[in-house]
Amino acid sequence: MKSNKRILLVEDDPNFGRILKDYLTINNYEVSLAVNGIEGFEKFNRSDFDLCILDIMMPFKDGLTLAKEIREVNELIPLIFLTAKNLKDDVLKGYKIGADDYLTKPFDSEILLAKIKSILNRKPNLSTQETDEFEFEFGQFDFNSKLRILTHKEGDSFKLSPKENQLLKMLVLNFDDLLPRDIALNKIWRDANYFTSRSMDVYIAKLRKYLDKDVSLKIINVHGEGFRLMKE
Amino acid sequence: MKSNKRILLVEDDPNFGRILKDYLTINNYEVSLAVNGIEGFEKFNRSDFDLCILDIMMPFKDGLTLAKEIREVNELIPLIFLTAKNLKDDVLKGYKIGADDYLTKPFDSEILLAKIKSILNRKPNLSTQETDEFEFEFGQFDFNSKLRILTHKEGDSFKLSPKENQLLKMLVLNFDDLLPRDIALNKIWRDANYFTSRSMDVYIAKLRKYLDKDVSLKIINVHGEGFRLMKE
DNA sequence: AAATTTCTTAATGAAATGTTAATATCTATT
DNA sequence: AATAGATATTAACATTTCATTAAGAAATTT
Repeated sequence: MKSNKRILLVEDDPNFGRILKDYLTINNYEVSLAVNGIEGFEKFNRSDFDLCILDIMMPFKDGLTLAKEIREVNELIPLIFLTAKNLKDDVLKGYKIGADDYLTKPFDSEILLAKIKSILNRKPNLSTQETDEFEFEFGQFDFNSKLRILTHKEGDSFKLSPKENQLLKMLVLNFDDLLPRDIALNKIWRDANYFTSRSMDVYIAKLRKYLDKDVSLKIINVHGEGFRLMKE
Repeated sequence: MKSNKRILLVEDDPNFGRILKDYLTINNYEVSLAVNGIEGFEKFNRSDFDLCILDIMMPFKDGLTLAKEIREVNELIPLIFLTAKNLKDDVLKGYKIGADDYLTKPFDSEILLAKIKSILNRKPNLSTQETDEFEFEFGQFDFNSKLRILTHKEGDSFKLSPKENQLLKMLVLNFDDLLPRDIALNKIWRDANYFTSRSMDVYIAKLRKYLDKDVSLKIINVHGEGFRLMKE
């Protein structure tokens, strides 16, 4: 199963945080752990999460304050609060900010998991690729990056593998311009080293084979820099 | 100001039910009270509600069974369960059916109110899957998803099982477009894991067998992404 | 010419999917 | 509660897709 959901967990108790993170990781979530509200907000801004789990009682910046800041930036992301005691006031404040749920510590981990699933299942991916462009036209080709199909106007059409697809999309988005090698590597392969670089070369070769159908299109190499998809 | 939300409350304890109904009424909800699962289901079918609150422990027909029946008719309406004891198993079953939340009796009425607000205020889903339509035409088929009948225009017709029916409906609603695996799994199977995924593959095979009657229709796989129902 | 980078094909193993059959679960009726 | 029939899940095995790595040739830079 791919497309793991990403969870931001903000919890000041390092032991508990660690255990919870591991538990969620085992259950196929990608978890980022922050140990206080300040770090939590920084992490939140640095990448895309699908859900936040916030401890309320924390030093420096408590969970409610953090939640308010997060809501200012993103009004849709689901929030789950953890409260040490069953502090009714905190719970009510949480809901006012727009919490989706809260749990009183100690809580049952299976139930947390059920809640997470329930919440994530009812939120369709608004933020993901749905909104992104996925239909392109270049040379004699139509390219649908959602269906991963590259169609030559004379009739031939190719099914692209995920990596072929991503790479072609980046090339097309930078049409006639340089696509730096390390940019593509970090985005598609999540790492830039000798091996991923070799792998990328293999994929460039594959794409070239497809593009042969239109002799005016070329992927040229800029030695030591990257590649450039161009016409003529 | 007549946009009051309508709540179906199913609770067998008449005293408690009465009190809760009054409390919600005071807070501007229009509440319909049923004293058991059977009456609850009748009331549900007779009018449109925005939310259901179901007691789990009830004579004749318990809350979980009722929830299942409601879900068959309406897959979107939010469900909140009330459990007398904190029966973990019941809670987990509830989430599996598609509960939005649960509360353990005795609970704080203000918190219930906050939960209700939180659930009802949730941004409405704008997914393509939401529709009341139940009659479709595609290829050489007529498909009635309410009666679960797929009819080939030459005469053959198939009775579909609930899961076959749901899956075909989602494919048809996304005709010629990708139906992402995760979306279908979370909607139909309420969970996305290895086993539900295999189960879905089995159902795709079944549907393909039906669709064989029209050779121009195909369900093709987009490796790692999902399926696409298309013509030609 | 030596070193580095790129090009291309092919081999490998892992993961996802296709399909049928065997169990398990559910539901309605006796 | 017992049974049959429908439905759903799991198992098993086949097939396909895919990413990576290796390996040698070619191109580019120094």
